[in-house]
Amino acid sequence: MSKKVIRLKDIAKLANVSVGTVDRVIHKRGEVSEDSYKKIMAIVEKTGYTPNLLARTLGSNKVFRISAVIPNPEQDEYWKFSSDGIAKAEKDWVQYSIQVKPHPFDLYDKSTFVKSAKAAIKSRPDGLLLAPIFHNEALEVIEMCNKANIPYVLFNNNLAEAKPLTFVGQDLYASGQLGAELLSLSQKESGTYAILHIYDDISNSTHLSEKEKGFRDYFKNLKGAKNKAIGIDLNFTHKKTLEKELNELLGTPDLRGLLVTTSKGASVVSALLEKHGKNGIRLVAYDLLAENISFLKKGIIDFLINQNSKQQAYVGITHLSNYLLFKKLPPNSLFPLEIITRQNLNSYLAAHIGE
Amino acid sequence: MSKKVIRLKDIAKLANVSVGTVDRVIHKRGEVSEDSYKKIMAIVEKTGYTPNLLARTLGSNKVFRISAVIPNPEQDEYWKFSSDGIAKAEKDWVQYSIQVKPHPFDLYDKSTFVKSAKAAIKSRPDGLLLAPIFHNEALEVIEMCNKANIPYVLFNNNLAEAKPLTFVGQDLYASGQLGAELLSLSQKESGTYAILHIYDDISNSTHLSEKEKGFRDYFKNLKGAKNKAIGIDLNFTHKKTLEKELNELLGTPDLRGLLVTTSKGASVVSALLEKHGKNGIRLVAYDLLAENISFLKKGIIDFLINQNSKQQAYVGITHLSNYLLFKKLPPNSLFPLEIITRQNLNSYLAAHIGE
DNA sequence: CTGAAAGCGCTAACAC
DNA sequence: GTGTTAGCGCTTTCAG
Repeated sequence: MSKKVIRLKDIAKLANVSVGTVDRVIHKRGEVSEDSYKKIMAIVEKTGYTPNLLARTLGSNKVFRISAVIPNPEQDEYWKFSSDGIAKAEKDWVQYSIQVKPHPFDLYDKSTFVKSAKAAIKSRPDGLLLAPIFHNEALEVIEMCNKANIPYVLFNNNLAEAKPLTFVGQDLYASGQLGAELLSLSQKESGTYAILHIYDDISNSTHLSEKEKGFRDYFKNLKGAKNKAIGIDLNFTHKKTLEKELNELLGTPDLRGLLVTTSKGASVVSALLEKHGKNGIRLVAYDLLAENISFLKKGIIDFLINQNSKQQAYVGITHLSNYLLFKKLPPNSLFPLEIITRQNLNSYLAAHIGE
Repeated sequence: MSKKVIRLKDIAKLANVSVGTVDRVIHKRGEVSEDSYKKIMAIVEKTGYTPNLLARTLGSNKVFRISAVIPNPEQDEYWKFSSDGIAKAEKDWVQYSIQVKPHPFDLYDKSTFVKSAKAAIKSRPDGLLLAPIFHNEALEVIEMCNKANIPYVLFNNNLAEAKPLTFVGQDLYASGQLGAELLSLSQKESGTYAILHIYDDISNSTHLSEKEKGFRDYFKNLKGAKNKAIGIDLNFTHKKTLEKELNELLGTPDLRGLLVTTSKGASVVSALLEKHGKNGIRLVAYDLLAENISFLKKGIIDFLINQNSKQQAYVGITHLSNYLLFKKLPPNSLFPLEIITRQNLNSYLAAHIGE
């Protein structure tokens, strides 16, 4: 009845070898005869052996170092959450002798991204957590990881060209579809729906266009309605121009809804929409940022889609840790698309407190 | 740079005693002279000694046993998820010598609840995970835990009278409010909204009335609309009567929405509503059960509120394990109220696969 | 009361 | 190639 946990010693006995030999094959350190290797592996498989993590980390005095290349948390609330998630993960794993070192970069400056990543890689960490928000530069960095043989995990957005240990984040196409659904939900009449990308540097942000594809496809496939879906790219730097264009958009007679894909953009649009008057124009934005929450409470924003950047970062570190300690390949971690309204907002905020 | 971590051995040397003696005072096991005690305590304070938990659990060969008192997973898909969560948690913790023993009871029979709980307590576990779905009986059980000095964690629903290590679950009042919001969202005209409790034994289910309170308060506080909120308790055992009453309800001329609080009830109501014709009657139910998912996809159910019973159970065991191994008091774990629509459904299903 | 010593399961250095 | 063994930091006998 009491399932006996099997140990290295047990395997050794079963295979008629010493623990040293078993340890060698477990860690693929080589220097083992073909014969023993096979015999031991077979027993390991059959018994479903799992190493005792406590004993392992206690026995080996090795400490694993993980570098995290993420935007400067001071610059942006969204990335502050990521940073918190990393801190929390480190706290959880420090007892297993995992160290995490953040390498922040300037969210609006590609060159610092490359610089931070280079510094991170130069320190020869055992693993890397990377937010590849600059597409071309990220490809460079990944190439360097491959060369240096450093395993890495991507989070926030994926890179089709990369083959990371795993990707942690959301399906952005589905996210765009969800945004469209939330905008059109129970709308009695058809009309115009817009997806807005308001960014400093749009050229590199391929991940936003994934959302747009989902958004457009949703309306394309919507039966029995002739809606118009439009996508608009706006630049954040010229605030005057930005506001003018937005006000024009808000003037569209049959405008039904807006999906704002960037965090900074949401507050601008919200403020303008508030001034302009809701007039039944629905607004959907992303993430539980302070300003977004405030506009949600006021009823200017109707829904938020939560991307849970804190948890993403946390899971990223956890996967890396598990890989380093257990050599366990992490599963792909697609996150759910969380819908936030006024009524379930508090439940999410409370959940974050209890971690 | 590398702050030297101080060990038992270090303290022993500083105090001119043996590690055995230090260990005795650390654990207040007595049998130590006043003199040594003071000397050692002083050093412990001064150095800020923290025991190495890995070594601690490895050294003491103690096996911790946790009992889980939950409904029979065969009876109900919702509780099957809980059971899965417990299994997963056990798998994660077994290597740290944590054992979990389920004590299932009949979901529809209070007496078996008490019986299972008694058996669980009699086996003198080191901790207990309890789903207190029968109010009065649960109070009894908790009293027994207190007497036997067994720490316990509640999940699924809370008990105001209890003081568990922690509660893992959702705010049911907020849940009722959310249900109400989802039903009335964008409804152009006011009308009747009903919350339905379809259960075998309604008398004891105080947690359902929490939802109802939230539901009613939402409509009470809704400005500029004169809606009628009604609560209906129905018995599942007489299917004929049940269907008759439901059909009557569906005939209500200005019926706008239905919130079904129990999992079994949802499928009955959905089927009837499908036959009757949606006619703009909105339907909100709970949890990602197979039938609910199917009705959501068909558009009969508009929203599901996910309670994530698997994760609840998992977290419950994890908290208990952390407490037993590391003496870490768990935080209160309120879960977010997850909103599921057709568009984000897959993202939740996918997330569950990668766990 | 106190110290010595044998583990806990695993790692890694070192013989053979 | 393989076995042996000394730790990792703490717990827990067991003498004295």
